Amino acid sequence: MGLDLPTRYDPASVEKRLYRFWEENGYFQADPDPKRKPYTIVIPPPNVTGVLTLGHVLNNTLQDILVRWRRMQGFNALWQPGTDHAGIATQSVVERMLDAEGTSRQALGRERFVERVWQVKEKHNAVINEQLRRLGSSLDWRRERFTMDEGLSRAVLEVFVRLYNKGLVYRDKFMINWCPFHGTALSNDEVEHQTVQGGLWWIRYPFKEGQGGVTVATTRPETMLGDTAVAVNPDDPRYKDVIGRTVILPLMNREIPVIADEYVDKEFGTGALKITPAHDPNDFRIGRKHGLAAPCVIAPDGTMSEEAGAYRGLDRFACRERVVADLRKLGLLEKHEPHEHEVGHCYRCDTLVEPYISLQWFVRMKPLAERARKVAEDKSVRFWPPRWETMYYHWIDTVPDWPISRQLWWGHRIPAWYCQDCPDPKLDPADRPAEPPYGIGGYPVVSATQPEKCPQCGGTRFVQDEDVLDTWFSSWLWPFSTLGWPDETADLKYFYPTDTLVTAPDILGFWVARMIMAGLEFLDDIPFRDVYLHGIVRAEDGRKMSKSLGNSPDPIAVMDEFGADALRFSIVLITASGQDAYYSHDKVAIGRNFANKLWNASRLVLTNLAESPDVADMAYGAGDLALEDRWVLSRLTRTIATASQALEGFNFNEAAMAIYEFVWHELCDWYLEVIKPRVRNAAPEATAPRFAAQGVVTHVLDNAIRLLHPFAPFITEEVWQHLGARMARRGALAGEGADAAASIMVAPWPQADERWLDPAAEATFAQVQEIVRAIRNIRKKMGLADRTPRLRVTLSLADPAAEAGMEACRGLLCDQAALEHLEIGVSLPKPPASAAAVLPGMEAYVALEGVIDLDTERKRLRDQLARAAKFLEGSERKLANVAFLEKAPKEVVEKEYQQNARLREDIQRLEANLAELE
RNA sequence: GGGCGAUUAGCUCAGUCGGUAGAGCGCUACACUCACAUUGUAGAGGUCACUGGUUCGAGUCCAGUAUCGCCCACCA
Repeated sequence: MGLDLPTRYDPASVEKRLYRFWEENGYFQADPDPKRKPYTIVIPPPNVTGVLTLGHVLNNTLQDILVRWRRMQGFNALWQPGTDHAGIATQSVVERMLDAEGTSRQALGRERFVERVWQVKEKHNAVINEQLRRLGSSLDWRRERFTMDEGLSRAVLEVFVRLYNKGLVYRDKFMINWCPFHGTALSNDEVEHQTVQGGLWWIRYPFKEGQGGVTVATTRPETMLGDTAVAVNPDDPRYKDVIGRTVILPLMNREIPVIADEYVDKEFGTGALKITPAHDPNDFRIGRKHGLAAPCVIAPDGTMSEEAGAYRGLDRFACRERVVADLRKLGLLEKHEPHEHEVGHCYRCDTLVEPYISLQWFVRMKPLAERARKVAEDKSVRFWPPRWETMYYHWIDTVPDWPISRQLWWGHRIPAWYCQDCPDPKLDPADRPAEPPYGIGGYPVVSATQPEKCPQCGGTRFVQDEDVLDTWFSSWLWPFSTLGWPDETADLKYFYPTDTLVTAPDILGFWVARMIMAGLEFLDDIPFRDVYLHGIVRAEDGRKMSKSLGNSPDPIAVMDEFGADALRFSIVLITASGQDAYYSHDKVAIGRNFANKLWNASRLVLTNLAESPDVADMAYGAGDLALEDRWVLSRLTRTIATASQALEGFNFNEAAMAIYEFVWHELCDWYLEVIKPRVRNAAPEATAPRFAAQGVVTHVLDNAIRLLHPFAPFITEEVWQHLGARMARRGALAGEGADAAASIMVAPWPQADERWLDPAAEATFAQVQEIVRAIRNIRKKMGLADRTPRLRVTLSLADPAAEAGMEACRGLLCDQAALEHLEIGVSLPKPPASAAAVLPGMEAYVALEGVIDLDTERKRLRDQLARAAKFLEGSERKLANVAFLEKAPKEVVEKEYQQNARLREDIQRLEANLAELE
C-alpha cells in the first residue's frame, strides 16, 4: 500500500516525539504582542505533595482543550504553569518520612528541615511536570513558577505589608481551630466536619449552699475542668431561681456562677449549658460577654495542661474516660446516652480539631468581600455552570476573618518583627514577659526586611515572628504574582486579567473567591472573566479520588496502557458539564478505540491519496460533487458549528460527542465506505469523480482532525504530519500560511461555512441510508450474509418526481446494499417471492426466490405494522383533539397531519403486502 | 439545621427552544479478501423515581414526596 503505517495506532511511538517537537519549536510559548489578542489561563498549581490523580487529569485536560482551541483560533494563548508549596500538606508528608527514618523535624532543626522539604519538593515537582507533559499539556514551561520562589515570595511579603498598613491585617488573641497533631492553627476551610458517634453525658453541679444542683449535658466531659460558669436561658421557668446562685465545679472543687444568656437552647439536654470559654467557640463568646476567666485545660499537643490539676499530662481522650469514671464514683453522673454529632477534623491528618485560644494573625475579610460580590453580580466574573454563583455568594457573605498564621516551618515566614526593648501595648500584659526581652510580646513592626529601628522606642533588637503564612496566602495572588507582580511587567499588562479559570468546586471559597478579592484589591481588576467548575472524578465506588485515599490509578500507567489521547478524550466524554464523573478503567477504552478508528480512517485516506496528482487543485464547485460529497460536507459543517458552540459554553463533552459521532458514524461508517469504488476506479473516464472524492475526503479529514486536536493532540498531529505536503498546499490555497502546515497546533480552527450546508443532500442521503438499512435488515432476517448473494431489488416509487433523484443514487444503493440488479420506477408491481420494505414514499422489494421464509416475512411485516399502528393511534388522538388543532402552532399541526397521512399510507401498504402472503 | 445536585435501557450516562426517548459498554445473531476484530452489519432492551399541577401536549416547566450523594453550619 505504499505507506508504512501500522494497522494499530501506537501512542508510545508517537507521544514523546511529538511533545518534544512542539516544545523545541516553541509552540507552547506566548509573549506579549500588541498585534494579537491574548488568551490566558493560569494553572491551578498542583501541590508538591506527590503525584497527580485522575482529578488533575480532568482539570488539566480541560485547560489544555481551551488553550489549544483558542490558540488555533488565532489568540496569543498562554497557559501559565507552576506548583504550590502546600504548607501543611507538604510539611506533614516530610514529617512522616522523617518519622519512618526514626527522626523528627525537631531533631533536625528548622533550617535543615526546610532544606529537606525543598529536596522533596524538587523531586515531586519533577514528577508532576513529567505527568503534565505526558498528558500533552501545552504549558509555557519557560514561565514555570512556584509559590515559594523568589518573585512570588516578594509578592507575598508585599501584600502582607500593604494589608497591615491598611489595617486589614491584624494580630489578635482569638479562638481558632487547632490541629494538635500538626501543632498549628487552621482556618475554617482546613477543617472537615465528620459525623462521629459520641456520647452525651449529664453531669450534676451541686449548689454551694443548700440541696440539689444544676445538671448540664455535654459531649465533652473533659472540658468541664475548665468551666467557669453554667448558663441557662433567662426565659426558662425551670431555672428562674437558680440564676445568680453559685455551684461547685465537681472534681476541681471550684465555685462558679450560674449565669443567664439567650444563646442557651431550652430544648436541648437539660437546658443548662456548662461554659468552657477556652475550649468551645460559643462558650468563648459567652465568656467574653460575661467577663469570665478562660483557663486553658488542654495544651497545644492535645494533652491536659497544668490547669487541669490532677488530670494534667493525660491525653484529652484518656482524660474524658477518667473524668467520666470519677464523676460516676461521686454519683454526679446522672445519665449517659449515645449521641451522633458533627466534629471538625484536620483536612490533612484527620486529627480531631481542638478549638483553641491563641495569638494569631488575621485578615479582615468584610471589606474585601464587598467588591468581590459586586463583580459576580454584574457578571464581570461569570460562573459555569451558573448555579455556582449562589454558592459563591454564600461563601462571600458568611466569610469570617481569615487566620493566616500557621505554626509550621514550611512556608513564607511572617514579615513581622518584634522589638525586644518595648512591649506591644495592645497585648494583655499577662500574655507577655514583664520586662525585656519581650519575645513575640514586643512592639510589632511589619516590614519585608528587618527594620533598623523601633518606631516606638528606637530600639534595635528584633526577633522575627516564628510562624509562616497559610498556603492560600500565596495562592490567592497566583493569577498576577506569576506574571511578575508587584513589578509592573509587560507580561502583567498584556496577559492580566486572565480569561478562564478551570477548577473543581471544592475550592470555590478558599481559592477562587480569595483570588477575586486579591485581584480587585491589588490590581483593581478581576483576575479572570470565566470560572469553569468541573465535577469531581470519583472511583467506581463513588468515593472521591485523592492522594490521601490512595484510590486514584496512576495516570502514567493508564496512559502507558491506552495512550494520553485516549485518557484525555475518555475523561472529557464521561464528564457532563459540572457533573461528577465516575471513572472506570474500561471507559478509557472508548478513547483508545476511537483513536484507533481515526488512525485507520487516516490510513485509508492516505493510502488512496497516494496516486492523486494534486488534490489541492481540486475546485469543489457544486457541479463536480456527488451526493455523498455534498452530504458529508454539510454534516461536517454542522459538526463544526456544534463543537464550536459547545466549547464557547464550556460544554466539553457535548463537543467531544459531536466530533466522535461525526468521525465514526458519518465519516467512517458511510462516507469512506461510499467513496471506495470511486477512489479505486482507475479508468480514465473516472478521473474527475475520483479527484473530487479525494479532494473532499482530504478536506473532511483535515477539518475533523483540527476539531479533534484540542481533545486528542497527539494522534491528530501525527496524522497531520503524514498529510503534510497536502495540508501545506491546501493551507496555502486557503491563505493559512506556512506556519499552519508545520503543525496542527497552529492551524486555524475550522469555520462553519454555510455555503456547504445542503439540507437537500442530507435528506436524500438519509433516504439512501434508510433504503440500505432496510435491505440489510431483510438480508439478516432471511439468514443471508452481509454481501452475498448479491440481491435483485425493485424500488417502487409513489411519486414520479422522485424518480430522477433515486436514479442518481443507483450506484450508491447497489454498492452499499450489495445488489446485482436494481429496478427503479413508479408504482412497479411486486415480484413474486419477494420481501417488502415499506418506506416513506416508496417500497423496496427484495427478490428472494428459494430463500424467502414466508413465516419470517409475515412476522417482519406484522411487527412493522404493529409499530405503525401504535404511532397512528397517538396521532389520531391528537388530531381528534380540537384544543390541539386550535392552540398548537400551525407548523406543528401541519406536521401532525403529514405524519398521520404517512402512517395511514404505510399501514395500508403493509397490509397490502401482508395480504399477498396470506 | 441550611443549601445544592442526582434519580432515563442490564450497567455508566447524554438529552441547554416543551412536540413520537439517545450514546457507550454489556447482551443476541451473523461476518476476518480489499483502513480498522481496539472492527463491521443487523437486532433485542425504557411506565424517563413517585404524586399532583400548568399546558392542546411534560423526560423537559411548577409544587410536593421518596431515595442517594455532595457542600456549608459554633446547638452543648
